Amino acid sequence: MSQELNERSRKILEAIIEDYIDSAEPVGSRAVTRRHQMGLSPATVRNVMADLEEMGYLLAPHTSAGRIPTEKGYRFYIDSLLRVRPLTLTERQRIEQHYHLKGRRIEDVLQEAGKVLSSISHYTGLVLAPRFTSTVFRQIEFVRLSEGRILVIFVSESGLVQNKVIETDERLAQSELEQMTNYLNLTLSGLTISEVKAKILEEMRQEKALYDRLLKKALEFSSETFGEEEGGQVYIEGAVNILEQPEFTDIERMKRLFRAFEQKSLLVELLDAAQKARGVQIFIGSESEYSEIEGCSLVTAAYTGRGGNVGTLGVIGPTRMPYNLVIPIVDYTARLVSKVLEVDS
Amino acid sequence: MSQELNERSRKILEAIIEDYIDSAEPVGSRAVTRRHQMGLSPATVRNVMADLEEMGYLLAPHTSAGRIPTEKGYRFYIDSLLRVRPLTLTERQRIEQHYHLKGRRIEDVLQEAGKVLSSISHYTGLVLAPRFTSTVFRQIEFVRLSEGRILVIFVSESGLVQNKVIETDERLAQSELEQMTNYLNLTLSGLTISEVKAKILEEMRQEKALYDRLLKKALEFSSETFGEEEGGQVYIEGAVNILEQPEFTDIERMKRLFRAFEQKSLLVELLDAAQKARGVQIFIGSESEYSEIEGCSLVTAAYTGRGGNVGTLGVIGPTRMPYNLVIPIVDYTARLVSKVLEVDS
DNA sequence: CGTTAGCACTCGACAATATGGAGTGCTAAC
DNA sequence: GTTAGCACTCCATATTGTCGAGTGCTAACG
Repeated sequence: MSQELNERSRKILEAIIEDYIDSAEPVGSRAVTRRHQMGLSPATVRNVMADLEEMGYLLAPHTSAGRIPTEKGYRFYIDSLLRVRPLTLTERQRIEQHYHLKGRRIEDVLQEAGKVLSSISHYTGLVLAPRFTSTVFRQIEFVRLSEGRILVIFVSESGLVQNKVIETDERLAQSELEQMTNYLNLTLSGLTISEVKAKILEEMRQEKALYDRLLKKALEFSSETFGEEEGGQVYIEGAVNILEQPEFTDIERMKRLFRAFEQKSLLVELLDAAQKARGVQIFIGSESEYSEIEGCSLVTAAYTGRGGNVGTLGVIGPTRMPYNLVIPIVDYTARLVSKVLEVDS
Repeated sequence: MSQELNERSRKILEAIIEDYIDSAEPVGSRAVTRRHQMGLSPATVRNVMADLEEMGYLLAPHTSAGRIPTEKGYRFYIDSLLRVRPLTLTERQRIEQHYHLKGRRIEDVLQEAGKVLSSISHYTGLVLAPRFTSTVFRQIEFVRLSEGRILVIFVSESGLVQNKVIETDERLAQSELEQMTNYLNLTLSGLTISEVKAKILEEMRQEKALYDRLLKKALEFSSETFGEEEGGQVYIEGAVNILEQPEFTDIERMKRLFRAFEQKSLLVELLDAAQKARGVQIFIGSESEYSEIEGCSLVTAAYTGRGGNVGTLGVIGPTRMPYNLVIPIVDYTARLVSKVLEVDS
């Protein structure tokens, strides 16, 4: 049964999937022969289609409708049939022009990337910001906010700024804070956050009977600052775009998806998983056990900073998606963002 | 024609509006007499309803349906009929419990406020963050990112952190940056941003033939930093909540609203306008000429910081909204946020 | 033996039609 | 001024019929 597909079946499967991507409607045998003249009669195509259905690549919504691809069908299409179309010059330019602005903060670059992805693909753009822990320490500042509340500002090598409020009983003058700042900046500069954590722990252990109150406090503070794992920040841009797709006339489905957007954690997980890989990756809806994004696909690519892959960006849309267009868009954007980040740091 | 409404008409109008808020369906004369026994027959109520329709408070979607309130009806209801129900103790506690966490950044407090607003009201929570310009300067820091790119970090009195990248041809050592920092922190501390701007301009003019290169550079930088008006940051929480409302089964309408959410500028405008007022304000949909939020209402209240009203928060939902519940929620949240911010600073 | 024409059949989409119920406005009586 | 009664309107819903697209099967064909 599950033998290889011969050339003809593959051609027909490809035709059906591409027609379906275009039209969002079940594709009949007739339509296949008409739009892609391949010297076959509808009847023959029907036979092949029946086989493809048997093998699980296609699915008929009801007896007398055409066929639509199953996820297995899409998967096969993506892995074996798809030929991506390289971007034209104007397309590349259209993407590029958004990155020429000077003096951009990283956050702005990432958000802009999301917007561009969404506006060019007509789906929803996703960008997972670099993990706090994967960045390199550059500078720390303490600002006394009020009695017992101190604002910690932390700048990474690449210019990401994080801040956090910590509380303390101790009364510290601004000048004392400055001393602490100097000490920490000297000690920690150039380390990754993971290394920073380790270093702090080590210092704290080593100097158990800490003679210097300020030093002790400084270590405590930074321990508190770097202790918690930040849940990755994710930019979701153009969420409404996706609603233009006919699959989202189903309101319930739409709500599920938007709940997932609002919660973010699911997307973070998916994007995080995709970060390890090289090149463009494609998740198909329920391959990922999350019912919220049923019927959707993610096309993602990691972008690089100083320390290899630091974040992920991509597009989410219906599984019925022109992958041959979206893939190069995502790919190119990832390269572009990588370039911008690398130049910056 | 447009004479005063007598007691009876007002009672009936109130009953209709409240029933409609409950049911989201046109209210008939029968229903009014049944649910609020007021010693009148349906026929009499019908007569009154006809009058109310004539006067523009009600509207019949079609010949043989009940009546629904017009915007004029809602407006009258809100201004003259509504009695808000004070929050119960448990409700207050339910709101409060989200603000007990220590060591919160302002951004977190505001976002949390939005979430609470949305989850308690079942609509969408909105919070307009304090305007950059309305905050008080506390501290500035420069961090050299790379050749010619400098990260400026600015902390307001209340602990808001903003950052920005500026570019320069000049090569500046970190030590020089520190000098600049000291100078600016000394000069500008305690001023509002508007005052900071003025001050910088003045200094620049006064010391036209600036002897000190660094000082000049410092002023230039801060001028660049504070020059641009930041578009107010707005938190939109629980946008999906609003979709549970029956008025948003209309997909087109929903899309319009979500586009407005995505764009934010419209909301910023509305919230900004509401910031001047004291107490709870209510905008009714098309009173505001923006078709995107047609059929929606905003219930807002300004919250205060050090300098009077610094931001606005509220709820957006369908005009058919239980104002008597939502108003105290918004009111109480605004007070709470104000308290948190004032304590902090 | 693979391919194709022909045909009966299935099913959804859509329009036309009927039915019921909720609610109204009007009129006449109280 | 209030109310019962009644004819009327209109929507919502279900029912039915029709049309077209598409299928699977079978038999014929090269």
